Amino acid sequence: MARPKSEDKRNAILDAATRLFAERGLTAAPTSDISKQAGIAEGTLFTYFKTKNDLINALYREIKLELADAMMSDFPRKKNIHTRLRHVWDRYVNWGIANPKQRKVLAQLQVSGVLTKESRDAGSAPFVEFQTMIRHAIEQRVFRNDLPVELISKSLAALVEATIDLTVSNRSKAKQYRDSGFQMFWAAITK
Amino acid sequence: MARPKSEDKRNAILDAATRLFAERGLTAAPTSDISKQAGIAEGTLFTYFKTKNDLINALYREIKLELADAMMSDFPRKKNIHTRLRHVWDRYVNWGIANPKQRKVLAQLQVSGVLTKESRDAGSAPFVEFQTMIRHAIEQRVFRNDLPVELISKSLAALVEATIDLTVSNRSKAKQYRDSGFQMFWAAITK
DNA sequence: TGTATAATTGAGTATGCACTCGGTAATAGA
DNA sequence: TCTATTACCGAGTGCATACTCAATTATACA
Repeated sequence: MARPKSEDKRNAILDAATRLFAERGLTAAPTSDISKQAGIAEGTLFTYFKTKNDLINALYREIKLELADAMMSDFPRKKNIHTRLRHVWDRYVNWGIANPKQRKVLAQLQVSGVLTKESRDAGSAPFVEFQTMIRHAIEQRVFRNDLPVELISKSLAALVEATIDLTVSNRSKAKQYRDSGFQMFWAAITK
Repeated sequence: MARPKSEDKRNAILDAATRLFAERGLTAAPTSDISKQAGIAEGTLFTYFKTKNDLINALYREIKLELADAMMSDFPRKKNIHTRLRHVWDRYVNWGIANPKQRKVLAQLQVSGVLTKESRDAGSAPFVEFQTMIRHAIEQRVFRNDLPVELISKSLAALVEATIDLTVSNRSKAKQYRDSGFQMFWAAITK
């Protein structure tokens, strides 16, 4: 029996933080501005997140979850590995193009040193199915069997990021970049 | 006729900044601490760099220059493209492993939004010879000719970074990762 | 409808930090 | 050696900002 917290307000805070972090950077975006953008009083922000650091860590998890959802929804579990990888590839690229702010914030968070180990772990949890898929593919000799799993998944992420960067600076070639990028990736990992 | 600035002090400031930025992040490293680490008074820092932002931009150029030096020294201009690329690859990977702090700082700077356009341009200037090499290779049909130059150079950087990350977390497999990484890259770009 | 509980507010506080400035020390050139 | 110039010093200043708190408001439940 009390007054409940509002999911809407929480989301408004996270949205405002995303916008401001993307535009100005983590530390140049004060909590006063975030609150203002979110349409709440500054004090209220601290009932939803104990500290600014908590807010940052929560935002990280949220964005990673969104990305995982985008990548894995409608995942064609029954199709062959090439189709499944291509699905993940396309979804990832499209998400990056459609969510430049989230992507920018993520890039900042990953190198900023403010994330707790718990957040990092929570952030990678939604991607276990993807990791498993790669492990199986290696065992079934679809891929070159001398490549470490981590190198493959890191390479996918690295090549996707390169592809998105390029696409953002030249939207008209989106399709070409997405195709070429995947072909490069596929050539890199198969025999 | 006056007292000259000391190159040593300037370097001491840049070194101290590198260490502190890598350990704590750009904004969590106050100028007071940087000065202390550099063995000078705080005021002196501001005779070498007008603002903290100037210091950050100067540091960015410095590190990029170091990296370019490492990559392009002893560059085998007369050898074939495979050998030249492999040279660049190995040098880049080795530099990253040997200079984790510089690498971490670079990663932060590139996404932080504090770099001026001039600094970005100055930072990429030392790499023109590398870009030219790739352009030539495409024209000579050594690579798949449907790949944009930028995708190739970005992919190299992306795969090197992935390779370094892995190596840092498992030093004993350094050689294997470096070889596998390059093989992936080569397979990705050639027909 | 009444009440206990918790959300909400925003002015206030304490801290930290980039940068300044008046005084001092060093050095290049005369 | 003298002097003009500039590096060097570090206490001080003003501003920005994360977080608090006392007063107020909303709401779940009896």
